[in-house]
Amino acid sequence: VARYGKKHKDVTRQRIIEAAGRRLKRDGIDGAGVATLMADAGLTNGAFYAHFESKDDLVATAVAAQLREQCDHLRAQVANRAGLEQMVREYLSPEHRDDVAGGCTSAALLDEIARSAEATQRRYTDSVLAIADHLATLLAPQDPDGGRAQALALFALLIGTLQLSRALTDASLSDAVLAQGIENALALLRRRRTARR
Amino acid sequence: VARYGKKHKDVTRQRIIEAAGRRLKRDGIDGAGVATLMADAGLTNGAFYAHFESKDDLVATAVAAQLREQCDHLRAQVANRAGLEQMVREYLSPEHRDDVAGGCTSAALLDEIARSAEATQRRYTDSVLAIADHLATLLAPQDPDGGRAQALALFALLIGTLQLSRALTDASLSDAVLAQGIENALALLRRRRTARR
DNA sequence: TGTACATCAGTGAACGCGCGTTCACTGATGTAC
DNA sequence: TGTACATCAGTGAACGCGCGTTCACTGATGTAC
Repeated sequence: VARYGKKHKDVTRQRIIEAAGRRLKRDGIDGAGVATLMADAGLTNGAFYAHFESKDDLVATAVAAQLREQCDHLRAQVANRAGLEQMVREYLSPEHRDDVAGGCTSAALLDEIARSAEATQRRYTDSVLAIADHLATLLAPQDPDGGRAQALALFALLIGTLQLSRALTDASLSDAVLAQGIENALALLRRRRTARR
Repeated sequence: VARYGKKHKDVTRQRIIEAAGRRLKRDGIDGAGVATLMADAGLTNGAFYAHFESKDDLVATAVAAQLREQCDHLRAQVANRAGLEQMVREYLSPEHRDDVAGGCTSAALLDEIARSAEATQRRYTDSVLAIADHLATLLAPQDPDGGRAQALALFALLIGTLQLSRALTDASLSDAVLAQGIENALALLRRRRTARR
């Protein structure tokens, strides 16, 4: 004698998580309230605790979901060196800079994640490692640990550059930082390749 | 018929700004309340508005003060290439990673600054440019604009790497990211030097 | 030199507000008959 | 096939709390006499 289709609640939960991904990136973790997060999903605040244990729980879940999506996107785009260079150019594009809500979660929230509950940090670490390990096979096929560190360091460059470009109020300066970031990222990738041969 | 020494209030104001620098970096901008900020300076919340127009005003002032201090420190340390390399190694050290309150303001707050009031962002931009311009003369003496972008892109790498190392829960992985970040930063500096000659 | 006083940096209670969280209730829906 | 019902996803008001901000007041201090 069950009620509502079995998947109904799961669908709603996914809708909340998806909307929260955008809202958290836009307003920050502290800046996004539970009532707003639920309104974004077309619900009221009261239903929240039927889906999540706490706001921290949703934050950790939403961050992990965002990174999983980013990982899938990366797997599809980056199959070789050309794809990797393409990714760097898109990541450090003015379009990505101007689309905080739809963009990279790390760039929008990394320093807030570093201040978050340890459970959130652990899920973030796991998720970011999944991304790094995919790139590691491209960067250093014979050295998984080294490739992992190289991939993470490349991410760090991309994240820091995008964040800085977003904080600068001078538009042409912001553009110049993005351009220099692309040049630096590609230089590091080339260096890697040369060193291997 | 004035009262209290002329400098008394200025001294107190500087004490609030100094303490706020540490507290904001530790707890985040949204995470640090006015009452806490004042308690850190040995005062109560009521006195706050005799010193600042608003919390935003203090935040913008404290961020600018922190960066001015960082700029002074940089001017003293980085007079040549050796000083620059030394700075990179110290910036990406485990000690800096573990000292958020005493460390780099950009690494602690950059994505929150990017979401802050425009006045805060403008003061941040001005302050960070003062730092970049000092490095620019070292990186590319004959090309101020290019040197500025290079300096900012180097900062971005340092900031992103420190932030990522702080968010990862795996200690040895965090260390590896710092080490790889140093290697990448130094490689870019060497490349720069070689290209010029 | 000693005292009365004007100044104003700082106090601490109070303001309205939005936060995260709880809970008694509603009402649309799939099932049983 | 049509109706009565049990289920439970979702509602919306309320909870205590801490936020940023305001304000009437206090009391230590430099000055005037």
